[in-house]
Amino acid sequence: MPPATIRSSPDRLSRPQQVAEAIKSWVMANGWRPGDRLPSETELIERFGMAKGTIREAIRILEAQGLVKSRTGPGGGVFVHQVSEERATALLGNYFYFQHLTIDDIYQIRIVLEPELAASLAGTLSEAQLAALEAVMTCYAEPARTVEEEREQHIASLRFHALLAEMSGNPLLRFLIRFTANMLSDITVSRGLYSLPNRELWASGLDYQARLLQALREGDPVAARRILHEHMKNAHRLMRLQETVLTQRFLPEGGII
Amino acid sequence: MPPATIRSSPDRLSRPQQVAEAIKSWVMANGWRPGDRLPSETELIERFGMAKGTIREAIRILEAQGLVKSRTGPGGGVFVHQVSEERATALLGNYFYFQHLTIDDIYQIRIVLEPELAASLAGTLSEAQLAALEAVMTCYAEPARTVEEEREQHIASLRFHALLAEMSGNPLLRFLIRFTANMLSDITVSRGLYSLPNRELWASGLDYQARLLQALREGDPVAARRILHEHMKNAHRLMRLQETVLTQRFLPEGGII
DNA sequence: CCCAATTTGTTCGTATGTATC
DNA sequence: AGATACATACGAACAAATTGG
Repeated sequence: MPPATIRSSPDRLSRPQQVAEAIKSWVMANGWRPGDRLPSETELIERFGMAKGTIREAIRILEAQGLVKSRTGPGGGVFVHQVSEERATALLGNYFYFQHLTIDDIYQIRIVLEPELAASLAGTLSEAQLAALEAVMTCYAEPARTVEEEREQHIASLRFHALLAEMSGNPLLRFLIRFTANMLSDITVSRGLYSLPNRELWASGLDYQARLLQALREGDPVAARRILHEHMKNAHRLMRLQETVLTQRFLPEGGII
Repeated sequence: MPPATIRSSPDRLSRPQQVAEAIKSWVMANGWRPGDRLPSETELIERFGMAKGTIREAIRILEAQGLVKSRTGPGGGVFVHQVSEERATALLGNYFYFQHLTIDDIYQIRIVLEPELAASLAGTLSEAQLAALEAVMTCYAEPARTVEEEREQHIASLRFHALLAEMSGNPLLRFLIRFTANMLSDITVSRGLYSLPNRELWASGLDYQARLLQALREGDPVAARRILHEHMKNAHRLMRLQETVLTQRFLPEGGII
């Protein structure tokens, strides 16, 4: 039951935007799932009575939102697509590009989310999952000797948190943990913060994660929460220290990205 | 320094997508701010050596992400635009449309974020801000007698939280609080949960918010955090109760949106 | 391997709408 | 009101990609 017509001009949406909205609500109303094929361009042209260019722009709008993907050739067409986490992260990142996020802002969130994640996972992980976490930890069993190693360890420690998040049954928590870690990574990389070898951060991080694993294995949510809370507070403190040192040395003024 | 050419075809991005990416990184590299004007369509056509349609699709992609807005007429053109919170909310909402978010998932986040917000605001609010919060509270000073009133109070109580979030200096916290409240609202509305008059939710909510205001005024972050934590736990409990009742009565199966 | 069919992708020319002066 | 400058929309043709014979 495709809509034959479109509201002419109640608001200030351009026609492609109207078409995109129409298609979107049409898909949602029919409960179409990822993989389902939308009508072909030609069909849409007939259905909406609009030019090819207009329809194509509408498709592009939906594609930019990550809601559809299109393929050429026979059996091709436009298909409903599940918005990927990467796409969602990028789109939300655009929003914060214009907001002046600070290290403090991000840690205020991490400092409550990460412990909550740890607590909710305590006692629920399989031995395979715990082993996977331990495997990541081996990446920074030794202190970094070069800037390159420091960088790799930084990435690995972020992967530890990402992996932990992956094990949560809560999609919202999963996304937020990974998103905040990503934002933090973007900021630190853009400011070159990770390039300062920080032995204390390495040592404390390793210790905290080892104790966390034990608490997770023993199924002690209270301990898991406390450990990750301390870990976050400490990481925050050390990063602020680095930030201060760095801004005092190099940067004329604070400024994100 | 506009890019004269574009990478021919390293990955599988369509040309409009490539152009959109090129324009985006070009804007970011030059540090252009909202309000700045991009080159006109004709200029972009010359610059990239592509047809009008291709350029237009690229602009649509950026527009869908909320990064630009275009106006017709003299002095018109395509302008850098700050991604609005509404747009960001909608785009992120698309992601969770495909994830099966439950009431529990959302409350697991709210139950840690809202208390954190309250604690960080304690003692920092002006008398005018406190008065604004009290003003919203008057909307549900009396128990609802009709379904319509129940609905209005539900909205008002969400506005209380949104207003509180607005007062935070942390853009990330602000967004997340409002986003989670929004998602919760979407789910409850789509399931008709708010339509069950719930006198206990009303009474406890009013009491909690009054005590919260007092703690905020007195600058007691510990009390503010504890109060909102209890409030969230209680709201969660009551909503789960409603959900159970409702699904047992009406719904054949669980299913979001 | 090539050829044909199908579907999206791209181009160009032209015309229309809209806001400013 | 008219001229100008800009985005917006249309239509027809052609190009590229993919699939199957």
